[in-house]
Amino acid sequence: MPELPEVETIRRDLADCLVKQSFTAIEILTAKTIKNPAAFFKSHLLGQKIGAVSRRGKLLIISVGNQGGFLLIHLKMTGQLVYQNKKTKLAGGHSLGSEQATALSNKHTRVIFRFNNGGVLFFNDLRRFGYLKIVNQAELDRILVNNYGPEPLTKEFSVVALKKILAKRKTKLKVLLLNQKLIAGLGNIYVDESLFRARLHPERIAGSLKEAEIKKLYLAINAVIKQAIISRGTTFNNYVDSRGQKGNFSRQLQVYGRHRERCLNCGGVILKKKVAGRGTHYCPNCQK
DNA sequence: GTGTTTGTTATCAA
DNA sequence: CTTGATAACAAACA
Repeated sequence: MPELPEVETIRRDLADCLVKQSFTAIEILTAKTIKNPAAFFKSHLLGQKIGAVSRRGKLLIISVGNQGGFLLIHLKMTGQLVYQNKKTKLAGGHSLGSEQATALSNKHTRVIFRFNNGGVLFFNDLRRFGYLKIVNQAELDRILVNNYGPEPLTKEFSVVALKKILAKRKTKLKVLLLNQKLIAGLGNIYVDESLFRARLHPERIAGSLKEAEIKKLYLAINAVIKQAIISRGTTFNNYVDSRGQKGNFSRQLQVYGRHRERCLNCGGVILKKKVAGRGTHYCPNCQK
């Protein structure tokens, strides 16, 4: 379940591998994964060079060519982007790469990109929620303006900004924090973790928070996201980074996935209940 | 066969 | 117009 820290980990790794590389071949194995006509998609990438690899919330943005084109990639729940270096030729004509390739690609591989340095990028997606789409500058601007609030860890996300986001809203904290238009990048795992660290109940009405609580929530979100990026994200089910490796933040989770386990703060019991249709973990004793 | 998993959007209501 | 609530999508697993 890639959220901001997982997508940022992938972004950093792909930037190292892909910047200045050109597309030499594209295989589309699942048509509906691509949100453009296949011919359009291929013709706008083949032979083109990759510029920057950036991110907004959970959306990856890869600039392509010099005509203002962008390849957008959203992993949704089970998307993976796995990169394989140029195959190493062995004596006898066998290549070391082919065995690796079968490990990196699988029956859920939807798209394969090849690059002029011999590198290969696999887009795998078990549940087929993820998508790839080519857009121009105007379309990209519209998407970013309409769909994404401030990013944690940036100056746009301040205590004052959070206070305005929360003000007068009658929705529950859990729901508000999952809304990408209000704050970009949080998903189910990091919302539960942030609320636990801020000692706030997921069903608190957003507009009811006091100044001190707003500040605690602000600090908790930033601390959780920052540490999760350092740990290269969380693997709960499906997530792997661009090297096919799991994230290390799983070991630092304090509430997510700990239903009926002991609260690390008070020793009570962690509960799990549905809030707005999402599995929500919290300590009823610590979080008010 | 049933319930559960989640990021995002569509849809409807107020 | 804004806000809120809910269902729907997709596929695998216990």
